[in-house]
This record gives sequence, C-alpha cells and structure tokens, in this order.
Amino acid sequence: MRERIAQAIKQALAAMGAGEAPFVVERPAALAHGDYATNAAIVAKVDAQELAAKLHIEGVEKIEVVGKFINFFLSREALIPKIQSFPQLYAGKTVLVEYTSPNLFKPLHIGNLIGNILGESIARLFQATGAEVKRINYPSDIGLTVAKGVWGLSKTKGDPTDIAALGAAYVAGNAAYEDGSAKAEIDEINTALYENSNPEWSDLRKKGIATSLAHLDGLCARLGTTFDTEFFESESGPVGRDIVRANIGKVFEESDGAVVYRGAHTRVFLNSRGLPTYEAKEVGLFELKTKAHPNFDISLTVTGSEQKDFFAVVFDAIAKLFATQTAGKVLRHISNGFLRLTTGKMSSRLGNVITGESLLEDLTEAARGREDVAVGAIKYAVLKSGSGKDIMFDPEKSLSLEGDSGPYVQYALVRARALLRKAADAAVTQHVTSESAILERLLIHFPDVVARAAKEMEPHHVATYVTELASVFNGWYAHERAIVDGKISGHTLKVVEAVERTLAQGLRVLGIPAPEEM
RNA sequence: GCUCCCGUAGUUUAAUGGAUAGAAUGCCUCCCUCCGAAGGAGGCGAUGCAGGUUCGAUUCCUGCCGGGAGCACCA
Repeated sequence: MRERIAQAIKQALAAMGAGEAPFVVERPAALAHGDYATNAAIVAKVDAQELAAKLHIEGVEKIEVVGKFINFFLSREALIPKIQSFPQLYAGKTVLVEYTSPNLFKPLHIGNLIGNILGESIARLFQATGAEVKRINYPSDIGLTVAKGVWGLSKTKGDPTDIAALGAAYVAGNAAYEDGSAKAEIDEINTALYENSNPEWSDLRKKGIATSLAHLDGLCARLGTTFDTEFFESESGPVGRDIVRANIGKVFEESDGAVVYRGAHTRVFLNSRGLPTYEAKEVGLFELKTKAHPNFDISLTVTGSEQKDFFAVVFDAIAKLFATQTAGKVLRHISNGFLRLTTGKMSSRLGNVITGESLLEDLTEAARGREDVAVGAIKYAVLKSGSGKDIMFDPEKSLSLEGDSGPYVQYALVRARALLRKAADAAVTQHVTSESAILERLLIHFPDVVARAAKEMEPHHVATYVTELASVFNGWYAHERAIVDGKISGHTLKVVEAVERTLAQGLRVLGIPAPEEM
C-alpha cells in the first residue's frame, strides 16, 4: 500500500514536471493525520493542493492537505487485515550472528544473558525478513579464566562435573590471582594448558569445559536459543597465532617482545610469551567462520559495548589480512549495554555477582512459577530500549509485571486467544462495526516496523510497536463487547485474529514466549 | 591526556530532518451484573546550556557543562 502511494506520487510529480525528489511516505505521528503521509509537496517544491488533486489511488478513500503535508486515509476495505508478510529484504543473504559467547568455567553472568537476548532477537529479525541465519556461539574454553578455574579445582579438590563446584573454583582462583598469592602458579597453568603439557590440568580443563558447556546449552534452550555452530578459543587460538606470525612485517610488527597491530590504537595480538591474545583469536575465528560459511554476506558479533573500540581495530586488521574474503561483505560489532544495578556496574570477574540463572529463577518465582512469563519480563526489559544503552535494573521494579512490560504484551495476546476460543462457538454475522477501526489502522504498519527493525538491527522498534498494539487492543477490549448474544461480527473476528497473529509474530521476533494462558 | 558514546516529565524511556515531543511508572480522580481488572478512562508533568545550517532541529554542525566507556601483552 505504501509502495502504491509512493508510485502514484512519483508519477504525479513527473507529470507536473517536478522531476525526482527525495520524498517519503510514512506513518504519521498522529492518527488524525491519516494512515500514511508524505512530505512530497515540500521537498519537490510544488503546490500541495495541486499535487493532491492529481492523486487517485485505489484503496485510498480520502486525501487531505494539511499545511504542506498530504495525508492519505485508507478505505475500510484496504484496511481489512489480511495475512501480512514481512518484506523479504534479506532474501538470499546469509547472516552469521555470533552472540552469548561466555567464558566457560564461570556461571553465565548477566552480560552474557543480555547479549544472548539481543543476539537472538537480531537473528530472528533477519530470519523474518528472508535471510538464512547461522547462530554462532564462541565460548572461551582456554585462557586465563580457565586457568583460574583449573587452579581452583586442583586446590579445592572440586568435582569438575559439578557446575556449582566449577563456579566456586573460578571464584577462588580469581581471588588468588587478584591478590597476587597465586599469580605465578596460575600463569604457569595457563601456559601448560595451551601447550597441553600437564595431563592432570588438561583433564580438569576438559571435564570442566564439558560440564560448563552442557549447562550453558541447557540454559540457552530455556531462553529460546539453539546454536548452529560452536567455535572455541582453543581452536581459533592456534589458527590465529599462525596467521599473525605469517604476517609479521606486513600487517603486524614486533614491539617489546610482543606482536602488535597499529590501528586506531595499538593492540597486542601475540604476547611476549608467544601466546595468542583475544585479538589473535578473533583473527583465527574469522578464518574458521569463513571456512564453515564461505558465502556469508553479513557477519555480526554481539558483545558488551566496552569492546567497541577493540573490534574497530581488530576488524580493521582482519580486513587487511582477508582482503578477498571480506570484499563486499559486512563485518559489524553490535554492542549490548551493561545491566546496571543501583550499586553500580557488575563485574564479571568478581565472585559475588548475580548470575543470569539466578536472575531467571528469581523472576520465575515472582511470576508465580511461570518461567515463560519470567523470560518475557527479562527479555522485554532488555529489548524495549535501543541496543547498546545501559539497562537500568532496579530489581524491585523489574520484577514487577505491570505496565510497559513483556507480561503486559503476553497478557494482551492471551486475552485475544481466549476471545478467539469463545468466538469459535459463536455465530458469525455479516455486519461491520466501526469501533475496531483504530486497531486496523495500527495493524497495517506491522510489516514496515519489522523491516525497519531488521534494517537497523534494533529490536526495540518491534517492542515499542507490540506494546502500542497491546494497549490499543486492551482499550478496545474493555470498551467493546465482541460477542453479544452468542454472535460475533465476521469483520471483528478478522480483526481479533489479526491482532492475535501480529502480537504472536512480534513476540516471536523478540524471542519472547507467547503463552496460551496466564 | 587522547578517542568514542550518551544527556528528553520525579524515575525508566520512544520519536525515519517534519505536524499538538509518544509511552510506562509515580501522584490525583473514576470504571468489574458483562468475552480474563496482570485490565480500562481522565488529569499533572520533559528535549542540559549557547550558537549555527534548514521552509522546518530531540534529530545535523560548533562550543560549553554533566555522565559513561576505551586507550600494550585479560576476555
């Protein structure tokens, strides 16, 4: 419909001799300004009345000129909701989305949880708009964090198959490293793990990794994520190290015994002991990713916003190392913000943090045992604002299930579904009531909202829309009776069906469960 | 010090250079004989400051003030 209006304007402008103009046809801020509006008269510098008079568009009932804007009101027939498919913006494209990527041996912290929530929604937005999506998890299974855990396990004689023991071992190791009491020992373990030179430590690592990974996969499944591919730092490290070594003097240079890249700022890729750092591992990861998915078009990496500058430099280095593989492709880092408590930033490296899991459990309890509602609550809290911004987390308020929240939208959907169940037993009449027009006028914009959210990789557009729809539906629901004396209007039935479908699809791209009952 | 990001009702936030800056929460009124009140209706309340570009600026540019993040062997 929007396209049809744009085409008509283009033709009318050409007929007026106004030529090309960068006008837009968009949803006006206020319903009083119609279903679509255009600034064409302003940007093309023509008389709005004259332009409007030239427009005759099928499905448009009324064209109104207000000031210099032209507003379009669709006819009831054009509004009658039908199955709305999303614009297939990314048809034929392959998109790699890397997210979650925790340090194994450590409980999933809230930052990982937020990254998972954002990454999953972005993956779903691309799928909804036609892309083939590969979900990638890139856990850290080697490095200082793991060394701390292995140190802790060997000190505490902890059971490496017990997830709680792993967490405790990491906390102990981290503390001993930070206060310096075991720094040398842990560094030694770290090197030995890289070199696989100590069977006892390597065995603890292997068992701990398996436990941690199984636990992680279970939690991700509860959150609605199933990964297509898992790459590990133990794989990317050696690959990256070799690539970096082979490019010393070309892309990298040696400095103080380390191998560095000088970009926007200088970063160490191989440390002075010759071990690959996070930077070199990213280089190796890119090699692994392109081997597995050589035909990708877009590669996204979702991590905390503090890594923004890091990725700018690393992607810069990767573009030089892989000139042919990156030509015409998009490599992008997507930031997720911190979840901030009133007490300040939560460090992932300190022991007494709220884990992703404990948060989910607390929310579930507050949601009367409903994990789907709890998942909806936390996901909505993360996705309702623009990505990359910090999420203010007041436990009291975030646990509340009222207002601008996931459960609010879930509840509206449940009401629509309950109504449809009732309607199944009702007689369907032909008369058309006018009261639902506001719902119809909102419903038509859903595909554009999803398209925009996908293009900008901003799920919050969908969250905002779905809440608006839930609110309008609730208002309509409280004000009107759909089923009277066992009869429902066929038109109303179609509208409610469209609301149900739209809310369900909206929640799906957000990764929020859509309950049948609450 | 250098670089980047962010300042919108008391609070959490939305807005594609467009029309009367939209919600939620909080506070003040109302509404369940009736499809689910975890709901609905109404009221109060906001673009940090100063310039600039533009027919039009929350949006773009400059300066200032305030907050956050990053900047060599962690991830």
